[in-house]
Amino acid sequence: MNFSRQRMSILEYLQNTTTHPTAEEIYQDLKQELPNLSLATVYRNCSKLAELGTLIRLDAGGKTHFDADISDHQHFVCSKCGKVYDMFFSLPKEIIDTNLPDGFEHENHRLYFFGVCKHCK
Amino acid sequence: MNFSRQRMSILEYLQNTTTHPTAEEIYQDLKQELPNLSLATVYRNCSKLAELGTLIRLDAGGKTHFDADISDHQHFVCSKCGKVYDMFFSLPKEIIDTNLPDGFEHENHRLYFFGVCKHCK
DNA sequence: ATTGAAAATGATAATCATTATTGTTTTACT
DNA sequence: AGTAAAACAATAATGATTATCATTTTCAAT
Repeated sequence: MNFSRQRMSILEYLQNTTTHPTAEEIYQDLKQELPNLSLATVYRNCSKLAELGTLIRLDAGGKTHFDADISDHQHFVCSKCGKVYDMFFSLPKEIIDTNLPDGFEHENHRLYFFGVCKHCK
Repeated sequence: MNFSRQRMSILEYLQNTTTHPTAEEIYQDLKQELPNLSLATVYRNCSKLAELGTLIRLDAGGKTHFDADISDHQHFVCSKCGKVYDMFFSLPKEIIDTNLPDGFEHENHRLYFFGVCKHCK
């Protein structure tokens, strides 16, 4: 895999934010430093980086959000403003072990909390 | 809210399955007993029933799946075949209470496990 | 530094799931 | 039976994402 300027910028952008942007948001922001960036390039790179495990893909609401923090943590999605917040804790391993059906192979998981965030109340 | 034949059929269909079908799947199956059912009707009714809390909406992969079991349970999504399985356990309340940020209001949550199911291994 | 093959890009068309529109039909009451 | 609200079918429109394709960039080997 080659590391183009665009791919680097997208990755750096995600590593320097905690807002879990969508492809469109990444595109809008990066267009300022890379004026002829294409939205398709953002989608392509985010998908590729997610495949490689460099990014996490969050399918909480309608749109896909991307997160460069690949540590085991969870998310809160505000049903008013749509913002996605980090929640830094892990699901206890025993909960997984105890409840995983026989013969099923667990790779990872996503836990989404829904509700109203502090700022929307 | 009126209870049309279509709405009843959709709800009954979901109550008699554990496969968490998508709107398209519901539509394909019900077309046999309701030959001129419209896909839009399936979407409209599933959305309405989800609003009312009669159904649960599952946004795991790309498409939305519907589940008429509204008890607190979790889901396993097979990354090979895409099937969605039930996992009947609750997230311990203390995990929520302990980790919910101050000022945030928790309404509900969804926990998705990803991996390979028994049949795809 | 130059080259050449593989990878990536920008622009845009295409796809796919979902939602909106519109004119007609059902439903639930009176 | 009559009526207004709700729901319907058919289909167009939308919005997010993916595919296509001709051109450009990257990078390792010369």
